[in-house]
Amino acid sequence: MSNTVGRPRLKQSQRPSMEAADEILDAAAELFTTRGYSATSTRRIAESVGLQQASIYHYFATKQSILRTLLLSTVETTLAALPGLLASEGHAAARLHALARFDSAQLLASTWNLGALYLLPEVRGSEFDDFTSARRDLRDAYATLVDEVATEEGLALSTVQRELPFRVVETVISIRMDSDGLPPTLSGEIADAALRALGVASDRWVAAL
Amino acid sequence: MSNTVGRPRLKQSQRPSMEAADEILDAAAELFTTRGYSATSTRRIAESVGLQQASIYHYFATKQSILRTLLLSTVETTLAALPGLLASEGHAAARLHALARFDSAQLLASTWNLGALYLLPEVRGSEFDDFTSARRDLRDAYATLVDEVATEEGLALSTVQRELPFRVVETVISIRMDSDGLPPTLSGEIADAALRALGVASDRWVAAL
DNA sequence: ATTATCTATAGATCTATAGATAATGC
DNA sequence: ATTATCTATAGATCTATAGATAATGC
Repeated sequence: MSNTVGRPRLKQSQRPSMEAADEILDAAAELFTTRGYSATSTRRIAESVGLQQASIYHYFATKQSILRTLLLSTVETTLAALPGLLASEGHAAARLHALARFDSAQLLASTWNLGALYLLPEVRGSEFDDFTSARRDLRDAYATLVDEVATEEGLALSTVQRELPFRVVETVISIRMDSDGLPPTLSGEIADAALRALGVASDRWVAAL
Repeated sequence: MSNTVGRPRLKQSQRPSMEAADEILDAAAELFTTRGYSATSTRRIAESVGLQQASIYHYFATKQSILRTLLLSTVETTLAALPGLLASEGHAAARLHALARFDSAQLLASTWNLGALYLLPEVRGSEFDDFTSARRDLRDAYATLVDEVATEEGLALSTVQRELPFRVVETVISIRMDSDGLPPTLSGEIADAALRALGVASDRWVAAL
């Protein structure tokens, strides 16, 4: 079979019109979110893209680095939008609502359910510390806003209640896991629910929309 | 080394005072919830119990059957309690609150965060269909109760809102994943939040406690 | 010379089976 | 005879590296 060696154009991409590295990321996103990280072999990813297993390593040094790239890409956008969202005028409730809305829209926007990557047990290992800390920053931003809301509204919140808005937004991940075909209004409803979890009435945020 | 073969009592259990099968389940529960299913080898489970890798197969035919056993054990209790919870008198809101409280208490009670097993991508495979359908039964019970509440309170709920109480209870899983040392009152607060997500005031359920 | 691909493979797993050994209980 | 354990191993992976080949761009 000496006539099938080495030509770049053998590939016959399954996911055309993308750079190879992006095709690999896209295939890995699908497989990692639906089958898991350890259960997905580099061979399976390559096959999905139309490459040989070893060719993956031209673009990524390790399998881990593929997952790391995907993880960081998901927090990037929201973390970049954060200063703007925190700076806005008016009620803290309106800012919290805006953050929850932006964040849940983000979780809904990706082709694959990338939020599900956060739930992969492998991600809790120290190899992904940079992602874990970026995500903790986001969680802290929620907590800070929640405290502002509590002060403004005169609420006494428990440790658990302080966590709830962030967790309610995360709910989008499991909702996506269990159903296909999502209502497009979801991010607004989730943001409402995130505030309702604190017992804050809607007239505190509707003005800001 | 012919003097170290075959004696039952070589084992030197790391988890004494349990039947071997239970020790295996306990070790697997810890490893599956913290490292994942595919990432956990039968060798690692055996080591954790103080057995040789192959000895696991005296108790479980396959690695999958270990996970299946764990999964079914988690829905069992709540599903058994369901008829009783649904039958009680009074407001539907009180029944929904009671279910949410029972369910979240269940998720909090286990030594290991067994709810995290639901989130393992491997569980979505058809090998675990019996578990998946048992869990859908639970989800349906929530949906039915939510509809009763909506009727009683005259609420018009969207598809997403109908899901929220169930999802808010699931929130316990990710809260447990991120923190050690949980407040014991959590299940009550979660149940409150599950109803608040629907916008139902507390005087609809406090009587039932 | 660099880039994108390929084939081949080393070395390290991993699951499950086969078959031996010893203790226990009839 | 049954139960609980062990050792050894088959066969199937899986990740990553080495080194070849061809196209592209200087």
